[in-house]
Amino acid sequence: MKIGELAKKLNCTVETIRYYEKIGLIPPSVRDQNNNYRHYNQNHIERLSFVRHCRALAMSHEEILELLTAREQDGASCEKIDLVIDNHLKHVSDRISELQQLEKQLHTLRKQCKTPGANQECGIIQELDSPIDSNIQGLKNSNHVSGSH
Amino acid sequence: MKIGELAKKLNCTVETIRYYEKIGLIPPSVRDQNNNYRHYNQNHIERLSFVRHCRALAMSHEEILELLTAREQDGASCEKIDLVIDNHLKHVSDRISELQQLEKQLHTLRKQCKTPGANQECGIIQELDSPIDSNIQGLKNSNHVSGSH
DNA sequence: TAAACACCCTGAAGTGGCTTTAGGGTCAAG
DNA sequence: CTTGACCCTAAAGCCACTTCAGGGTGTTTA
Ligand SMILES: [Zn+2]
Ligand SMILES: [Zn+2]
Ligand SMILES: [Zn+2]
Ligand SMILES: [Zn+2]
Repeated sequence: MKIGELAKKLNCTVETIRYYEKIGLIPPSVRDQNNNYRHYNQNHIERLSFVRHCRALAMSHEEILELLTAREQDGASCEKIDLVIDNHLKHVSDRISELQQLEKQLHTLRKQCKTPGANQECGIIQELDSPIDSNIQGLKNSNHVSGSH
Repeated sequence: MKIGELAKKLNCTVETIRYYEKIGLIPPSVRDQNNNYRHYNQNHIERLSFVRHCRALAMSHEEILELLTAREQDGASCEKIDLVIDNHLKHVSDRISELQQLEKQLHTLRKQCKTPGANQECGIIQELDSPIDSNIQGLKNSNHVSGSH
């Protein structure tokens, strides 16, 4: 299978696949000796599918590598696998909590504009001009699940 | 006021302040002629405070610039300001919805591991090995509010 | 047979919002 | 007169890609 076909099958771009190969998230593809085109066998397809499945669940590359490593430990129990998922689930729910806090604060801010009028009197601007309320903490960027943009 | 003092006051790093100056999010600081140290007056402090306030609410630099521009349009009404907040509020609530979807899917996935045992039989791995369920869409990276990590 | 068009390749740079690193200069206290 | 806290710059690194520039290949159709 050529790269374009694989990309369609897995609903990603060819650039993404080449990028994964470059950083070693998937093994190197086999090249056509005539034209240097990449070719993929069932093994490649399954591995990439696994990776895309994990990415669709917003796991980081690091987490994915942990899963792939743990999976290949023959005979070991699946504790590590379960732990990766548990931790990642916490990443997601932590971020949800943060964003919900943010949502509240933005609602409050929005209500400061009682009746739209001149810029300078807008309650939103007045609020933003004032020092930051200690309730607002912003997003922690230690969490790999990203914010809202 | 020197940069370190300002950073403490606004609860950010000196590097962040220098970075904002570099990209033009805040105007250039005044320099001490002897040692080239940055110095800040009340104007600078207010502007940076406004920016940090917006960042704590997870607004993008672009959104902040829109607010700053709209604020300086003397006599204009505050419609633009309100719109920026409304749009950003939607960014945040859209991301919350996405992450809640994700959270559900991760819960479902986690339950696939009924009783921890050998890797290969772990329901989590089996699920991740199978094709992506069409219910899973992953995060849209068109939204500037980031994910969970 | 030649032009058009879809596909493939590479390497480098750009995205956002910073943080980190490397390599220095300045200043007050002990 | 040295220690340590502070300041400076330019460049690279972070993540997970995307975009760009420049070119090769392969099939179809006029
Ligand atoms: Zn995670
Ligand atoms: Zn208003
Ligand atoms: Zn926004
Ligand atoms: Zn398990």
